[in-house]
Amino acid sequence: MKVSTKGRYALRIMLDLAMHNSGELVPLKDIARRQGITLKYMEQIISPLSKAGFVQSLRGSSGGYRLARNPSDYTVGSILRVLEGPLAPTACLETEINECPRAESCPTISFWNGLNKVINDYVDSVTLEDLVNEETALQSDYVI
Amino acid sequence: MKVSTKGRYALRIMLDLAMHNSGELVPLKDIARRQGITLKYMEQIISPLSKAGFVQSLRGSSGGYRLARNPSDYTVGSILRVLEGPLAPTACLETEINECPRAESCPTISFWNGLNKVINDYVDSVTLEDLVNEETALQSDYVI
DNA sequence: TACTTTCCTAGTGGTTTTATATGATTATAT
DNA sequence: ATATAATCATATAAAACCACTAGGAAAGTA
Repeated sequence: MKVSTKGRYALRIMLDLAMHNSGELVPLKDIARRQGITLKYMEQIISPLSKAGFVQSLRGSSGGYRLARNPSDYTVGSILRVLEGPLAPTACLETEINECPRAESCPTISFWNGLNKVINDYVDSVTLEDLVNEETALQSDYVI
Repeated sequence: MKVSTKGRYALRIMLDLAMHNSGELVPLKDIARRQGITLKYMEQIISPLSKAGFVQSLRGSSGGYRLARNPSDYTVGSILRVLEGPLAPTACLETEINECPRAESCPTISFWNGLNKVINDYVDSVTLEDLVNEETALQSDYVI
């Protein structure tokens, strides 16, 4: 029942971009330095986010990444799903293909359905903007 | 973010015992047959449940297992945790040893804490008795 | 004793995770 | 044009984890 590092790092990358959301492009090298993750590993993580249209990119000198939308338009769940796939606690809930042949008579499936719902409802109730506000508060606490 | 087969099978074993909760000992062989899981694999799953005091056992002919308490006294969460360990979505929430050095300044930890809470609150809100009632209802539906 | 059932330990093939490394491609600045 | 700086694509690999399989010891019953 663990979220993988890819999912966690994706969230940190997106939050880093949200904290530097001036419209300027942010080179991945800078994010890597701030977050303490190697550039090469980050490339693997941001690539699916780029393909999913979550970030805009520009190559070349003074290139980099920036958010494609407002921080409030990203739920944490939507970010995690790009890297993790469905956040379902069992495979039988993921797709119809994976559906268990005994689903109709399964006495535990409604339990798993309920768990699936509370997980997804929660991760979709928090946006990147919420995390930005939290980080801003943390930083001002630090100054005090 | 998946619950392993051990956790899912543990739940099915406990539910099977709850459905046959007459006080009689139930041989694992019978559960294995009903659930379509090999005996040898089930032994590995019920062993931690036995050591945790969740089931009582007796060896030898006409031996077997039975629940140690009433079905209403087991939350699904308590059963899953025996096989899965803590149901925390990140390692840093599991133990103080795993705590991240940057926990104090981490802008995502409160998000993960919230996810941890909704997961554990939910799994502890459902008991084995609830699943027994569900299965009984399913079976009577089937008869109709 | 013969049989049944739990209990204990070890091994194994496969997949996933978590990276690291190398290099190619593309775009910008000068 | 050239150098620079970034994205993009693959390949590799150690380590951990998963999902079993297997053999036999111990303990209880008939």
